[in-house]
Amino acid sequence: MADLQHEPHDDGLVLPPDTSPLGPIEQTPLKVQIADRLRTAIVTGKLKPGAVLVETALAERMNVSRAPIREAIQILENDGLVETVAYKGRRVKPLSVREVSETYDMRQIFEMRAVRRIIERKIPAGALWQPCQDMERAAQAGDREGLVAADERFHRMLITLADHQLLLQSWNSIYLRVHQIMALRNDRRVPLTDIAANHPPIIRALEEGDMDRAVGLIAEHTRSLESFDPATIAGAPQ
Amino acid sequence: MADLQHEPHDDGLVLPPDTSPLGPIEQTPLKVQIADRLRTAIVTGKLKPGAVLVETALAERMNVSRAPIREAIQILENDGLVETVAYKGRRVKPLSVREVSETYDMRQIFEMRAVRRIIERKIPAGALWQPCQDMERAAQAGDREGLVAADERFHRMLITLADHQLLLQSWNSIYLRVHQIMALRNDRRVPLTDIAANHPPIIRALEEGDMDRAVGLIAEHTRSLESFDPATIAGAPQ
DNA sequence: AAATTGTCGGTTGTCGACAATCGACAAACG
DNA sequence: CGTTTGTCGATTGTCGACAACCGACAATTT
Repeated sequence: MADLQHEPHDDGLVLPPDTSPLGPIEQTPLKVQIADRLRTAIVTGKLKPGAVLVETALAERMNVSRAPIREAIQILENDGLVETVAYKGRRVKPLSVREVSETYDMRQIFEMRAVRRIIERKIPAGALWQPCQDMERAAQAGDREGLVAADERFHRMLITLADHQLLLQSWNSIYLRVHQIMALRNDRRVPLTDIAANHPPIIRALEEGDMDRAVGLIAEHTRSLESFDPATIAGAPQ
Repeated sequence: MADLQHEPHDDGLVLPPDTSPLGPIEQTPLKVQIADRLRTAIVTGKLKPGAVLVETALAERMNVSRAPIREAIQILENDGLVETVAYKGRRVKPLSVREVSETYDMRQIFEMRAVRRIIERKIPAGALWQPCQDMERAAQAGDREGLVAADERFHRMLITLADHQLLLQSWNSIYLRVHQIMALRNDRRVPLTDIAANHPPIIRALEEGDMDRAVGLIAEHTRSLESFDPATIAGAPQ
């Protein structure tokens, strides 16, 4: 497997800690805990695209057998974050320029549909003001992390309001990659206030039931973050 | 696990055969073969919603250990066809009316987006005529299965032309459930010719680059098959 | 030197056995 | 009789060991 990875960034890696509140009592299966930890490590950029996941190594580090590690990795494979080559190895799925673009495109599809449903069904959109205000506050405080978190709450709330389980599920899956992409390109150029300013008009259009304007605004907003530097997300080749 | 299933439709079940062409030579992992067979059984209705999947039983029937069975079932879980309750059991995911509706809604989202992309990028849509003609031939011959197969080829081709890997992947996942739903409600009422007649106008609109008409037609077409009888898809309660 | 073959380390695939957990029922107790 | 407790069967969760497979390199042959 040595030739799947090009730089042995194997050493300094610290996986997210097991943050169980009380310690010995654990009722969620190991595989789920492990999957959560690995997923967090991937979407936060601690495990970069191309990083190799060796079952035996992970098992030894986490003091468990290979079985739960295997299942955890397979869960991540379902999320599309990891790919497996039989008898060769497993690695964090490299991100191509195309995949990044397609990921944002899917996000746009989902959010546009959510907007359509909210207006069609006349669903009250007032719950969106809360994360929107959080964003403004974070923007003024220069709290980039807080802003990103509030932004995600806004978009998740948007999808949730649409009351469409499959849509929410698909959006969640896509948003994992959005997370990962944002973590990899540490892009500090986009002004905070610009992002925050996009949301209030969307809410207003939703509340006024103006379908065309709402859909146009969300389409524009979800397209605005597509640009990125390919070099920052380069994983292993091919 | 006896109380998750209400009728023991365990006996007469015959899983799809292992159709390896030459026999002894097998290079695809067992888990993949098993997953394929089980998936086929589910989407063709041989394994109905609510049917219980017991690892030991399947392992014994297929003459393998529990490990590949486990992984196969987990793959199906990723496809959304199976659900697992830890330490209790696994079963084919019951289909609610809501899920069926949402499934068709997702399909509509995806196909509408495909149509948009094809027109935006001026992609030639001539490849759609082939399955379309197949459908007409099958319709006139009264070959319902052939028509359904050609219909799927038409829609898959539509998505493929859009040249969007994530979209294709998501569509495939959703279409698994469409398959399953169609297999469960053996609805022979919809006239064959009606379905076949829908496609040519769509292709023409695509070739003429008429965005509004094409999107409207595909939206109407993908909505037309939503009605169904809840009783035919009832699985285990809750 | 070039091509073929053999061998080896590394990784996942598969296996059989045991532990953990849950639900239901029986048993004991008030 | 009602409630609690214990036990049991069923099922998945986890484990350690071995087999299958791939890639690369050395050994051998021509």
